[in-house]
Amino acid sequence: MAPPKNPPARGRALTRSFFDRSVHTVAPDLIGATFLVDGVGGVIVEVEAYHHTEPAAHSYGGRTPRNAVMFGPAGYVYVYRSYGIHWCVNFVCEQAGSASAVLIRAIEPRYGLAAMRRRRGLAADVALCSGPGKLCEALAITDKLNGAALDRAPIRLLAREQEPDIVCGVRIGITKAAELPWRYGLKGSRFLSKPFRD
DNA sequence: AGAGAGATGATCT
DNA sequence: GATCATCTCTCTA
Repeated sequence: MAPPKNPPARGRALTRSFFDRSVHTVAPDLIGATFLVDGVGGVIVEVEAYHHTEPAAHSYGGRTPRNAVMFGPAGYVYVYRSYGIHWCVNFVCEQAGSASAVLIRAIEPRYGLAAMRRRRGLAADVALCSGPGKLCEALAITDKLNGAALDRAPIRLLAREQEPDIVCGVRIGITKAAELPWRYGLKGSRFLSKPFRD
């Protein structure tokens, strides 16, 4: 028997103007949105905000070849290599030059589950996209996607259709400015990279 | 459940 | 030469 087909992703596509706002507004607004690359992906359940005025941001020290996309206009993807092994994906926010971005940290897998399981070498759906490096592997995101527009193929980004319950906490996995409460998550989600502490 | 270590490479000092 | 917005494995409990 054939595996069940995924239902089509629904929702209004987010335009670039969605991202042309404060990173602290965009970050929580992304919780519940659907993020797909070549039709594979799911619902964003965890993000973190980064801004160049704060030392954990890659843009903190000014523009370099690596972070150049962060200094461009909002609505584009910034991809970087993490620990020499993983890729991590960000959405650039605010006006060009503000060098702020939202790190996508976890997704609830919904579309293209077979592809994600194959790429991750895993059967447990709960661990497919529960971390920034994991979700890039599951969605096949590499530096080839660096600078890609969020409103064009192969990316699809669909607005949430219901207002989610959002939790907030300190950012994790960083050593600088680790006390800033700029991590946002979908309350009660099983697909987070780590639970939120209250 | 939590701690520790190794993998692995671009970027920065 | 050290750092790093990570992941997976192994060890101890």
